Amino acid sequence: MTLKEFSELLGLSPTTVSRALGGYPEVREETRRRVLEAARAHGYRPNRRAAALATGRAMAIGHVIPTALNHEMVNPVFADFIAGAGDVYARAGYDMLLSVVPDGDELRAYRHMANTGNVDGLIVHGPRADDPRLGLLRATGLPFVVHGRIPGDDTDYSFVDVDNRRAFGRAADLLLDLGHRRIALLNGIATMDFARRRRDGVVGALVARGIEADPALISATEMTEHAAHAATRRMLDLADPPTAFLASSLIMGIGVRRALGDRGLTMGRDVSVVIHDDMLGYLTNGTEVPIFTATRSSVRAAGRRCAEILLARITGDSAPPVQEVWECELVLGGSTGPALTGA
Amino acid sequence: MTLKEFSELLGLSPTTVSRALGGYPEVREETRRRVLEAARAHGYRPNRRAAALATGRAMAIGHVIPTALNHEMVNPVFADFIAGAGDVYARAGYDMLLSVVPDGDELRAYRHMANTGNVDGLIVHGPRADDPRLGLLRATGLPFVVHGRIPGDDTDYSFVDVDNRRAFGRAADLLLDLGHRRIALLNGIATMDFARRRRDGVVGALVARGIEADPALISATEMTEHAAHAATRRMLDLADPPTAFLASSLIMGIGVRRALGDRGLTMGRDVSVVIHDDMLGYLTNGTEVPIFTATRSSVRAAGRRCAEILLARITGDSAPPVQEVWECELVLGGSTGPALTGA
DNA sequence: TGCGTTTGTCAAAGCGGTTTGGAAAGCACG
DNA sequence: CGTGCTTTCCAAACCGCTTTGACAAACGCA
Repeated sequence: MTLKEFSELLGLSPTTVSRALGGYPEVREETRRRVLEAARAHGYRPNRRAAALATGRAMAIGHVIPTALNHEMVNPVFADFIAGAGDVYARAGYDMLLSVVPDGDELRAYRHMANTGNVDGLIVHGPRADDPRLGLLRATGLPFVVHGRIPGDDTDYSFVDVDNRRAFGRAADLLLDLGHRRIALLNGIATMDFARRRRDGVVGALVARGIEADPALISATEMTEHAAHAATRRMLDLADPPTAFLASSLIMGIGVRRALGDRGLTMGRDVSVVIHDDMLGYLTNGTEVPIFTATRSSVRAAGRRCAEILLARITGDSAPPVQEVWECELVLGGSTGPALTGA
Repeated sequence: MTLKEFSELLGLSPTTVSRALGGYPEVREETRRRVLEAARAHGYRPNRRAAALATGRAMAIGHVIPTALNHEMVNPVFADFIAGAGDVYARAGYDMLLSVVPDGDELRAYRHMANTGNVDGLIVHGPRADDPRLGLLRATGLPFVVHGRIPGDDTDYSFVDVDNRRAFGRAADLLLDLGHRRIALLNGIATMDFARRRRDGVVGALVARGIEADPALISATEMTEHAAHAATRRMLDLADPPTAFLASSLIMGIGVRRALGDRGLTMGRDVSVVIHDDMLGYLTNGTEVPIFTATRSSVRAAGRRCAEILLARITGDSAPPVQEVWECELVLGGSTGPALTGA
């Protein structure tokens, strides 16, 4: 059913019908009611593509989500982030365009979205050191919001990030207060901005107490259960093994727990573990009592907020960029305890 | 840069340029080369919206992913499924349109996609008993492929499913062969088609050996770590607790393992556990030796296959529906062992 | 050389909406 | 009754591309 057909059906011109549906003031209230009713009755909905072409607005937001080149891994937090953002889009009548591409093709995907004009804005995921995407997007003029931050460039773009440095600094402080001195960090891949900040936070906390960070106790891997398990085993085999672990995600924490179990060690008694909890819907860190002591911040909420900011930038007039750094909560669970002095 | 501008730049008509780019045979080879080169040099890309409007093809596939009404949960397997499908789309030049909606608004989302014509086809996720979506989609005439099956209706639509019934039947058989008689099933929500089939598989295997399925040993919940943990604890508290658990996902298996740990029980020795492994990228079930004994089938591969079938149906002429039921692998890991007769 | 066929290119008509610039109708006023 | 304002609606242009039908140029053949 096209607008033309539909308007003929009503005995009105396409113009009037379009205006009635669009909420413009130039139509009589009664006419509008009649049109709206008929639209509902006949199931008429304007064709998005045509409307997009005519208005220049695509009514869609693009997300480019990279899959690691080798193991085809999709970061599990994307699912929750996207759920949050998608909810906001849906309410505002926007669609979400997803592009899943291998790491190397990312730029091409962004360029594609920018050129073909089927999105009004973009969310940038997983910023890295020397991220080339920012320059590209600035050049296109397309509005965008970054989830995270570009290292060394906090100037003129919008972002939502958690205070990773502070969160991991606090987590390390907690472990230090409990008497731990050999503290391991199971981090994400080193080039990722959040991983760098987390590392800085931990190293900073250690240094503040006059403890030198031991490179052997810092691993930077994919954030999988398996990688965490392997790293934990390796570190436990050291001559002077760590008494505490900081894991960059709940999934990594599970890997740590499994490795401890392999060795007959009990988490929270023999070895302490602190994780960062993204509050994923399907992997909650306990209900009343947290399983893991954790720094936490909802990635779904971040998705929602990024979407809001982006939509505001698209529709609103050129406001200054919005930059939010969220503080993490620090929750105490059963996975931490005082360092065993005898060990 | 529009086609008109671009063609003026070249001193050709829009028609010729369009044809040169589109690969039509009516242009001289030399002209085509010149056009392609200029397009690359000036970064010209046809506007998708306009092309879509003109051709009637949207060059996009829609996915509606529901979030549970209460706890806002996004099924983690979506991420991997979408990664697989997205890869196929990208290669074929299709975009992926995602709609994240609350369970109740699902139908509206499908109708929306069908009416506004910004997708050429749809993937249906998580079919349930009496699923109303099938009827709706049939009515719209939009091509679609179901991931899973609609209960009691295997007639005229395309789907890709794993043989859930057989997989869980085999898993139960394995446990029975090991001497287990009290076998628990931690299943997904009862209305989901896959959950029903899995249940049937387990119950069937038990009945075949003259064992009555104990309703107390079957739980049907969200497939979260937490739900599995809670259900396991509850069952372990029974007067006659299970000696083996069948869990519907790796994440649930982790919940079982944690509950066993709480009780000081060792998985594979005191209690056996078999899971279904979707082979998610970030949650591998061990590397060489599987952690859990598992039935397994890659959900990413399923995503890929669904996408292929859908694209074939969209572009190709009306072929008969493609219906694939995949056999699961059964891999033996460290989580299963003979039933302790003394217990 | 003349005529029918390709071959390469183009003008113009859509695709299904939105939006601009009027026009007709209705009303008040002198 | 003519004039000036609103209000309500409409015709037509436009968004950027694809595609049909036509046309000039080049070609083959008698």
